[in-house]
Amino acid sequence: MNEELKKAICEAVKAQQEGCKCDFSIPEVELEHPSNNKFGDLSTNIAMKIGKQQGENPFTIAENLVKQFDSGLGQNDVKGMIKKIEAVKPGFINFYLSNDFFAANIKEILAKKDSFGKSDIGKDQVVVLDYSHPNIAKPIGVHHLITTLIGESIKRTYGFIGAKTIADNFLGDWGTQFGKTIYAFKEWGDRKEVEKDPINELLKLYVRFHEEADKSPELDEKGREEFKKLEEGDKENTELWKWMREESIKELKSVYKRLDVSFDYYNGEAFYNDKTGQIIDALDKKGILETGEGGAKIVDLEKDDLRIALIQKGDGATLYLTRDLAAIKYRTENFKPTQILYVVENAQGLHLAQAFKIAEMADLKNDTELVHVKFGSMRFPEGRMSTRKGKVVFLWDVLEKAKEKALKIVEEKNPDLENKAEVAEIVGVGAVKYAILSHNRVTDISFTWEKILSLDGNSAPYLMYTYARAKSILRKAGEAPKDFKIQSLEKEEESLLKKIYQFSEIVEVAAREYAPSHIATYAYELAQDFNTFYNKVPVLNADKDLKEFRLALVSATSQIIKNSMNLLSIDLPKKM
RNA sequence: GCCCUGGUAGCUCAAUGGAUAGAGCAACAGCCUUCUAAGCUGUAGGUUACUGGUUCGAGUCCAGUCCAGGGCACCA
Repeated sequence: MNEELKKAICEAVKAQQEGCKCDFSIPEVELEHPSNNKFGDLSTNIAMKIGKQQGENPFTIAENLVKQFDSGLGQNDVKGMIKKIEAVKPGFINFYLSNDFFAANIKEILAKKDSFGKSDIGKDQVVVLDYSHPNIAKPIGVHHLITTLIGESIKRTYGFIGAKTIADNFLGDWGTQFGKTIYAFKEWGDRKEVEKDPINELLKLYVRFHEEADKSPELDEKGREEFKKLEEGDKENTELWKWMREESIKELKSVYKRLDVSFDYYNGEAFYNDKTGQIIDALDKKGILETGEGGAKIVDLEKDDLRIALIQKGDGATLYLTRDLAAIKYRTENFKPTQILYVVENAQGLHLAQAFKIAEMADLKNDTELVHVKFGSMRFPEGRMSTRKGKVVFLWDVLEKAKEKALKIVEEKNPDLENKAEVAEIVGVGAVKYAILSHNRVTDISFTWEKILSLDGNSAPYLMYTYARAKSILRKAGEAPKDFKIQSLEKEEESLLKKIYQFSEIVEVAAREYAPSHIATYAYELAQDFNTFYNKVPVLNADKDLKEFRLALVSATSQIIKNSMNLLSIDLPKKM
């Protein structure tokens, strides 16, 4: 719709241009949805742009363009979709969509169902997504939800617009931390204890290591030594590491299953360990590798305001950055992506900027666009989370509590529901996911139990409830009629129609800005409009013609809520 | 010191440079003999941190100041 209208506006401007024989470049046509209904459904500021360029009164230009439209519109695709066009005060041109347009939109939704809103605007893109990337040998914390859920949602959204997506989980399965855990295990660990509850026991050891290291700093050196041995292929350490990794992945996969998140690859840091040598060679060949303090290998990026990047430690061990560079090279060569998206917290901005810069300097990335999709950190109101200090909330616990709380409410509100536990799982987990996904990605999230477990107001259960109400009407009505006519509209119906047709645009915006929160906000507004409609406008008791239209409207609304929630990977119960 | 993010109602947060800055929570007043009250309607709550600039138009862009969080060589 928007593209067609933009084209039509362009044509009108051209006609105008010829009419007055003036020569000016045509500015890009922008369309927006005015916040106030009295300014129509779509609005363009083109007349103000031209007015500025030509030094003419924008309102006059707008009026002329409207005349142009009234005479010339018939020739193109927009015919019938627009009910009214008007020029307004400073120079806006406002378009009012016709009931035929809305009706066609509803019919399309009912026909395409789950596929409605899909497009091919991303068909030329191959997008590698790097998200979740938890550390193994530690339980996954709530704060991992941000990267995990945003990544999953971006993946789904890009798939929806026709791009090829590759989800690659860059597990934190390599690095000095394993030296520390291995040291701690050898020193204080007990194999049988660990086998009973692997992740939690390993975490305890890791936390203890840091406690002891605070008292005797020489422990850090021990940790580094153990890691060095691991990197050199020491048999005992390799065996321990493999075991820790396996146990961790087992547990991780059960969390991902519960969250409905999936990956195409689990190429963790260890995967790139034998690929770091060629990176160091490549940097050396390019002449950008220098030797720094203590024999460490560095790349000096001071002139780009990116400090000094450490490529190899003084003892020869590699670093996260080196493995990240190896990953850029590997992914570029194997997946030939148009872009690699790193869903990584804000605090790693410098690290990634260094990686991107070096990849460019050393020709490791071809034409691939490297994007840091940054997000704010999750903090307690009183300060930051820290796994090593034991100041974390584990994700599994949050999901359990959410489910528990949801179950209590289900029992209270709807004691006759047959599958209460199942619904409670959907409601609880969905609420947690929505709390993260509806939040603007860039700003910090302050963690409170109250907020993450919130089940009313702007929350997933609100959307689920709305969906369940709509489904309930449809069940009672039997099959939804395929044909209907729109005669006059109640204002609640109008608001709904106007919200519904914007779905595809929102998907595009969410994809372009890597921001699932736009979809969440949109779905919430849609649900609000539906609930208002639900309370004021009878459906099942309406006269036949009206009833058919309203059923179609209810059906379309529930479909759009479902499609939105699919993109957020949030499940919906049919009853609650 | 340098660099990166933020600062919007009491709290938590929305708002593709656009017209009267919106929700939720909390508070108050209403609405269940009609399709699920996990809902709906209404009231109250704002100098968008501050100062200047660009623009027909700024919460949004630019500069400076203040505040908060983060980063800056052997962690990831």
